[in-house]
Amino acid sequence: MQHKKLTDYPRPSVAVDVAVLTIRDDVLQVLVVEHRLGGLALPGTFLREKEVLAGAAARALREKAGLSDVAFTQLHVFDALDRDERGWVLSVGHSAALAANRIPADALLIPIVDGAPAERLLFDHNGIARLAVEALQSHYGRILDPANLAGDVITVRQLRRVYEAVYGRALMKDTFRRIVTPHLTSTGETGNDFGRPAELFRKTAGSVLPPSAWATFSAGRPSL
Amino acid sequence: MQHKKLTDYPRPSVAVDVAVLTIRDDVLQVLVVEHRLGGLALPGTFLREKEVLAGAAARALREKAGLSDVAFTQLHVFDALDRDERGWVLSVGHSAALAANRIPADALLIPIVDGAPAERLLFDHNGIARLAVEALQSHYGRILDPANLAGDVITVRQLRRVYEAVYGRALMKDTFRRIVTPHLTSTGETGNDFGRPAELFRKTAGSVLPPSAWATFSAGRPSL
DNA sequence: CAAATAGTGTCTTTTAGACAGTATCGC
DNA sequence: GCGATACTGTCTAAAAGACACTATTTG
Repeated sequence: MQHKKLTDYPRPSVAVDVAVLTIRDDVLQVLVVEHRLGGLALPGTFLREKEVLAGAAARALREKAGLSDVAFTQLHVFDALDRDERGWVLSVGHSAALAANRIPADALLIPIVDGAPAERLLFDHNGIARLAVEALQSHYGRILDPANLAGDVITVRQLRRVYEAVYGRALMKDTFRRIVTPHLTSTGETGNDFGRPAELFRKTAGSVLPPSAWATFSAGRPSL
Repeated sequence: MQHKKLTDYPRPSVAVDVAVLTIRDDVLQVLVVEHRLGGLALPGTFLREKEVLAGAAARALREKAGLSDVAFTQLHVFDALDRDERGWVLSVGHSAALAANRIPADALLIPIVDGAPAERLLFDHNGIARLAVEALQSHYGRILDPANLAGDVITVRQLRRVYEAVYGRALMKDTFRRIVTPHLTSTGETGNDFGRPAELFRKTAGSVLPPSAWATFSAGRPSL
């Protein structure tokens, strides 16, 4: 073969960074770690020999944040030549979402305000976190609580609070209930935060919401 | 610093592949090229020293398909270890959309059927093309003909045909007109294909469609 | 004239949005 | 009882879907 061999091509280092989103105090938050260069950053690592991106992402979360068994979505490759002063590094941004009870108590969480982290992170990690929030909103608009942020047995109110945190805006009580109830099955039990006890439901696994649901949740914001 | 240097990490080859979509004969099509390994593939190339992904994508289109001045969107990284038998290669899939008159006459086009190419492509390129179609649909649901597939001066019918090609389904005449007309300005002229001449319009640049528009266009298909 | 398409009007159905009213708890 | 929340029902307004009717061209 008269073509170059693969090894003749220059090859960049490839990093993986993961924006782990969760809900604490009814607010969407992103998990960050102290970076050895000083400052806050998303947990990340370099890709190892013949390692798959999802593997590297899982390893980064295990080593840097003490998390395991996390599901990811790949978001975007950040490839600015000057994004890392140490050299030519591509970073593949990932997104994950976990219920608060799966996050270690000592983890650093930065609140999401207006779709972006409230603090400055290193590198282009603010951008990765923003994309992660958009991806989460998009996912939640199509499937009912796909990351199970609300938990298994819930009231409609609890579920709505999760959606309000994800979309960063108040949702209407009645409309939300109408959208959601067809995908819930009552357990017969009732639970209670305050006031009249609410019916407890279990979500129908992987419920697909109508296309209008996303429009309703993100109304007033034609962007994304 | 007691850490490894960047060059100590193993590094994969990085390829870039681009799914160029266009509309020919009222059907969405994807541009492919003959691959030297035999078979059809998306135009692609390997990333060069300190080259940016968009640069490599532009170069691939120029060298392999004779296209220039094309706007891309990055889609996804394909990282299966066995996706290229020549070695460890990550491929960053990209998407672009161009009006038919910007595509060379001798280009190979494969029709898109049910959101995927009608023929088998090499590697995981069918998957890249599928993602490209989804991205195009999503983009067209938010902005009015953002890739200008319809052309500058158009009738409502021509614009609808473009949308029907993008979504692969018939759209309703009246509803489509209602969604679209607020974002069109009449040129005063009329043109005609057949029958009564239609009013010619110019699109308001970068018109943002209401969130419900996407729901309407993709009705009946809650997936994506 | 017929055939074909453009454009307008309107009716129905659906549904988001809003609100009122009743129910059931803790205190 | 009071405060708070859960649920149900209903009204309105807006928008999608559907259809009819008129208008204007080609052949």
